[in-house]
Order: sequence, then C-alpha cells, then structure tokens
Amino acid sequence: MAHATETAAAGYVAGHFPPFAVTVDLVVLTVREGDLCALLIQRGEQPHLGRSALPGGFVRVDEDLDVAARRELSEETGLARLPVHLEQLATYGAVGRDPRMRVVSVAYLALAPDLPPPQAGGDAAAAAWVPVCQVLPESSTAANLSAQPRPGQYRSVSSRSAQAAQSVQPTSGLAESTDAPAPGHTPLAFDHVGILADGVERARAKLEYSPLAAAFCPAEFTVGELRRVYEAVWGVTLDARNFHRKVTGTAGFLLPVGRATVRQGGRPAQLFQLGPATLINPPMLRPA
Amino acid sequence: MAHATETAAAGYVAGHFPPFAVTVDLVVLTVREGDLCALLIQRGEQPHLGRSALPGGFVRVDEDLDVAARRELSEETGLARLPVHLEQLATYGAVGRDPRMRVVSVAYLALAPDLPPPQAGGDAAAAAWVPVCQVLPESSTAANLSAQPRPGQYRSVSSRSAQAAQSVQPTSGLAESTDAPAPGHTPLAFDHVGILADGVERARAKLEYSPLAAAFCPAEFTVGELRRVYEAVWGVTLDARNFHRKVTGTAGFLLPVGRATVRQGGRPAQLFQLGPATLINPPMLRPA
DNA sequence: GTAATAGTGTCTCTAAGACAATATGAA
DNA sequence: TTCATATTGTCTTAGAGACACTATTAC
Repeated sequence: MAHATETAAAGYVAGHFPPFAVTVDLVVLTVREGDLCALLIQRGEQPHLGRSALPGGFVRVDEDLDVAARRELSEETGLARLPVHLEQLATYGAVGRDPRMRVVSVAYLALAPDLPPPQAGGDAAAAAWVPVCQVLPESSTAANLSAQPRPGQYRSVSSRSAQAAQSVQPTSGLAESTDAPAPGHTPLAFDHVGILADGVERARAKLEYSPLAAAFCPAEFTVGELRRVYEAVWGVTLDARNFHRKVTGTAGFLLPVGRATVRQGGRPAQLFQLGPATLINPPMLRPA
Repeated sequence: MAHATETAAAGYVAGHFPPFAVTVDLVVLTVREGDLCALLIQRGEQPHLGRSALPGGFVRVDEDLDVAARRELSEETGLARLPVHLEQLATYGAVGRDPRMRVVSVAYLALAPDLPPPQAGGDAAAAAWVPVCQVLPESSTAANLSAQPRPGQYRSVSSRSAQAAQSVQPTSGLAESTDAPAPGHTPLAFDHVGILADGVERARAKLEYSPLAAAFCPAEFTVGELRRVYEAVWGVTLDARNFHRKVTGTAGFLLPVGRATVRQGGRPAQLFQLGPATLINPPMLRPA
C-alpha cells in the first residue's frame, strides 16, 4: 500500500491536481426496543478524541468506495453479520470540516436488523447503539417522547486502544461528568450530526416506496414486527389492521413462509420473508 | 492557489492519508422542443480528447463542493443565467475510472430553463444540448420515439482551444465519419453514461413529489408549458385536463400572476409563478 | 365559420383511513 | 375465564383517470 501511495503521489508532483483525503462515514441504523438507533463510536484518536462520531475512515487508493464502506463497518464495529442493506447517502466536503486537512467524506447508509451490541475496533474506542432522538434536535416526530436514555450502552473495546477504552467503562447510570460522556449527550464530532440527520431522513423516505423496512427485520418476520419497524422509524403509531391489509396486499412485498410464530400471548402470527418487489406501488404513506 | 496546494501537500508527506483527486461532474438538463436534453461538452484535453463528456473539473483545495460545481458550470459552458436548481447527485469513485490517477468525482444535477446554446470554455472544446435519448440506452420510456437527431447542435468555441474546436464545425447533416462525431453517437468519456443515467432518473423521480418541474420553465409560465415539461422528462403524454386540475389544485404549487399569455392560436393561458410549496402531496404520478 | 389551446364538470374506480368483529394463542 | 395480538370485513371518503363539454383566441 505504501507503494501505491508513492506512485499516486508522484503523479501529483508532476500534475496540477490538488490532493484531497477521502473518507467514508457510515450511518448504521437499527431498531431496538421500539427506537430507531444509530451506531456511534467513541473516537480513539485526534481530533475530537473521546467525542461520539459516526464510524468511518480513510479510503485506500486501490479500494472502491463501496468496498471501503464495508471494510470500515466490519473493522470499526465488529458486526459479525454485515447489514442487509448498504447504499451511498451523500458526500460532504466543506472546506473546514476537518481541522487536519481537506477531507471529502462519502457517507453511506446501512440498515441492520437488531444485532448484539457491537464490538469496537480500529480507531474506535467504543461502539454503541444510540437512539437517534438522543442525538438529533428532533425533526418533527413524536419519537422522542417514547425514548428514555438507557445505561450501559457502551461495550468496552476488547483488543487495542485500551487506554482510550478505559474512559468508557460501563456505568450504573448516566455519567455525564466523566471524561467519557454518554453518546448523544455530547455533540457529535465533525459535521456528523448533519450526516446522521440526512441518513435518518433518507431511511424514513425510503420506507414509503421501497420494501427496505425488511432490512431492519430478521430473515423471517411477522407483519407486526414489520409494523413496529415503521412505527419506530417514522415515530408514529399505525393502525395495525390497515397496515396488515396494505402490506399483504402489495404484490411481491411479502412471501408467506407457511409457518407461524409461537407467541408469548395473543394469536400466533404468520411468518413472511421479503419478496422480489423492489418498489411499493402505491407507496406506504406517512400519516400527516 | 499554488501556495494552498503546497501547504496541503506537506500535510500528506507527513501523514498516512492516501491522496485523491476530487472533481465535480455536472448533469445539466433542460427541455428543448419537447425533448429532455443534457449539456455535453467535447473534451479538449487528454484523456478521451474529442469525446463527449459531462462538464466538470477539479475541485480546488480551498473551495466547497457546491461552489466548485457552480464555478465549473459557468466556466465550461458559459451559461449566462445560472440554472435555477443545483443539487448533489452522487459520488463516483471506482478505482479505474480515470486512467491518470485515482479520482473521486462528486456529481451534481442542475436543471435549467431553455437557454440559448451554451458557449464552451475552460477545458471544453465545444458545448451543446443533446437529447438524452440519443446518449442513453433508453430506459423504458417512449421518449426516443419522438426525438430525431438534429444537425448543428454544437456551437464552436470562441476563445481558446481553437485547434480542438476546428473539429466541431457545424455540419449540414450528421457527420459521423469526421474526427468530431456528433455527441450521443459516440460513447461518453469515463463513466459518464452512468452518471447521466442516474441524473435523469433523479430528475424523473423528483418531478413526482417536488415542484422541481418549474426549474425547467421561465419565471412565469403556463400550465401547458409545465405539462410539456412533465411529458418531455417522463417521455409520456398526459391528459391536459386532469393535469390542469391536479397542479392548480395542489396548495402552494402555482401562484397566479393575474396576467395571461398572448397566444399564437387558441385561448390565452393564465400565467403562474412557482409557489412556496416544497413538496407535492399527494404526488404527481407517472403513468404505468 | 374552423382550428387550436385553455379550462370546467362529471363519472367511475382504486385505495386509504376508521373501526367493528372474529380468530387463536397464553395465563 | 381474561388478556393480548392477529386477521378479516365493512363503511366512508379522497383522489386519479377517462372524457364530455364550454371558453377564448387566431385565422
């Protein structure tokens, strides 16, 4: 890799192309306990050491952007199963967004089912799922009403960055006065709040016209689970009966598996898997 | 600017951040004579000298991405009035997309009313509006049925790149055998076909739920003009009466000016200007 | 008058939203 | 039994699409 860097650098010496650093940043979303949550890491390096941030890192010269996004995801968060869905979100390149140098960051949106707490790695001192309503200045939904801060969100890093990880020991309550404040109670590093907000809005919009909500569910899921995904992402409550009629009536959206769940009370629900449809037409509509 | 470049380059020498070149590419669309057209330039430099391409160029180290997009637009195409609408489209960074070096290109989508033929400048030998159906492998619309190739689309460059411009003299017909083939009859440079396709699809989609079609119209326009924009972009024909009822019935979409056009035959039409609405709800729907 | 385009009214049908009623399990 | 969730059915209403009809200009 040092070789590739030198080769490319030689081109810059001869040419007139201003050099940029290119990074990927990841907005990884999931639904946990009825809340839309984002994966945040705690920075283990300067700048913004200790601050919450989106996972991400530098793109290698010989690496496609999509590949870099997947690599950073597994490197920094240790998620065993890679998320079902990964798509490019937008690119952020304001001049002063990184104090070190000129950085252009390509943001990606990833949607994952409810996975076990992530393991930090790479430049991340810790990684945790944080309800987005704790981080965003609340964008006109009622989601923040249902979300309470929860203790012990962070899970200490296992391998390297042990020094930085010391500041992230689990606490019995919220420890806002330590040097490792709970995520969402400190502003995100860089321009990551805006990136996160854009990612959340993208996810909310795509649930309307694509079957993407299933990316938040396991391979087999019930209509009720799917509805709770919509309710969490949109921050609304939906009529369970109309929702059921809509999703089961949309051709290609849901394929019946033929089995049913064992319930903890209430009638068992049919299991479905995602169908071949790529568009929901007519779309699901967010309530006004 | 040489100073800024040197400063940034010094940072790279010390650090471990692989240097990239960052460019902006522009998908500039307009509607002319019933066709959706894209602004293409003819490259005046290597690589792909003489090939058709999207306008664009390198981002400066001290320049925001949006600013670079606007600068390239006026530099390379000489459009006097800048387009009403400019938004980021997507970023393209495959490893081999530029033979010279690793380049990440941030694409922008611009929508313009029907302007006079553009004047080339900068690295562009020529610039012209080209119907997209002549360039794209036709994406499931009937637009290509109505579009015929037209001669003399290019307008010779006035200032520099005179040598390259010689190959772009207007022809009485299609001159496919010259060294300057008509745009759209030669494959676009780099990965620009894909970028153009993405831009066209974005524009088509946004007409559904945003009042963006007005960006293709002058400041004051009639319902008929707006309908012809929709028909050209979507490549369909719409029922004029239902369209009229829909757009005039959508709150905040159209503001009546109070005056009417003088017609060349037929009843005069009321003039409107774009209203404050930012979303069309319920959306306009493309016919199946 | 005819031709051409603008604009209104009316009908049908799809589908969303409200909500009653029924089904099927656990405790 | 009660409780909880799933699923079906029914009614009302907004709105899209088809299309007859009227309005206002140029010729």
